[in-house]
Amino acid sequence: MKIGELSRRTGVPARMLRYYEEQGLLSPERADNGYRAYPESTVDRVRQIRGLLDCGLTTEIIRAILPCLDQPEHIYLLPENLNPRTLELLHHEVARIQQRIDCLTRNRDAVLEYLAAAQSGVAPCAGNRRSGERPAPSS
Amino acid sequence: MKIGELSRRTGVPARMLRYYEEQGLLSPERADNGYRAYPESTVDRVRQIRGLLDCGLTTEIIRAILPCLDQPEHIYLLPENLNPRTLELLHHEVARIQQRIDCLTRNRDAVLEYLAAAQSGVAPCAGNRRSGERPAPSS
DNA sequence: TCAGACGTTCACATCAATGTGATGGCAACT
DNA sequence: AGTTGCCATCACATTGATGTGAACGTCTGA
Repeated sequence: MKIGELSRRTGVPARMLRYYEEQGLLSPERADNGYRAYPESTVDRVRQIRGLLDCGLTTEIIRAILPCLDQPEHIYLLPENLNPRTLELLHHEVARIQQRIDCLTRNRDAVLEYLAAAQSGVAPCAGNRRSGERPAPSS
Repeated sequence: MKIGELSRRTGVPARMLRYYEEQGLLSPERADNGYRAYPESTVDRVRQIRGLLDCGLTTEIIRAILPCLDQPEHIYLLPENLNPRTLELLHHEVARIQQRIDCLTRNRDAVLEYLAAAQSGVAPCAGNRRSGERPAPSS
């Protein structure tokens, strides 16, 4: 698949696909004429990348965790993905991802609570707010 | 509280506190000499902002959801926070936050699975991978 | 009163993720 | 052959969140 088709199928501008390659997130083969040649699986991989970017992860972090996510099974545990430094880094990233999840969850709930109150027409004033409920300390 | 103390107590550079103000996330009073004067509550508010920024939300989105999170209760449901456009926007933001949570959760689990396999020394090759398990379609 | 710490604004720099345009090669079709 | 469309690289612009420094006012303690 050439870059145009990949772009159409993923909705990601060709410019960005070249950028992801520059960042080490994609490694297409090259045809004789120099055109990039992507395998089918790249469609999923690009979606993966987009999802993570949209969550606020950087290309650097994504580069680190990609091997965990989309390698064909038989090269899952290549030695170079297994040294203690890398494992440490991945554990660390999992922790950071978890923090994001927690923060987002708290704030989602806070907004939902607000919306519920607004729609019920009942202002959540001091009187009907249970004591434990502080507005979602974020970090 | 002046900007220096707020900065020390939150760990956020004074430069950034001024920036958040420019973005409408903070609105300190001014003393006679022109110095910014923050109330105690700003410490929490700044932590809130930082948490959300670290989750990948923009100052624009944060500005939209802040009224839900940290207003003193008696001004919770001001009319200007209640028009249908705003409610719509908030519902939309909740949906987007949920998407992020889902994406991060899927990918966290995928990395964890990988780490578990790596540490047990068992490569998750085609044979021991249950059929439903695809590597976390992100978006 | 002077120094030094802290505050102000303004402006320019950086970094990552993108947009956009210039310039040119390759391919397919008329 | 010429046109059209896709591809290539290179380069500069932009946006959002930051860093950094200049130039200047304010407070405070020796």
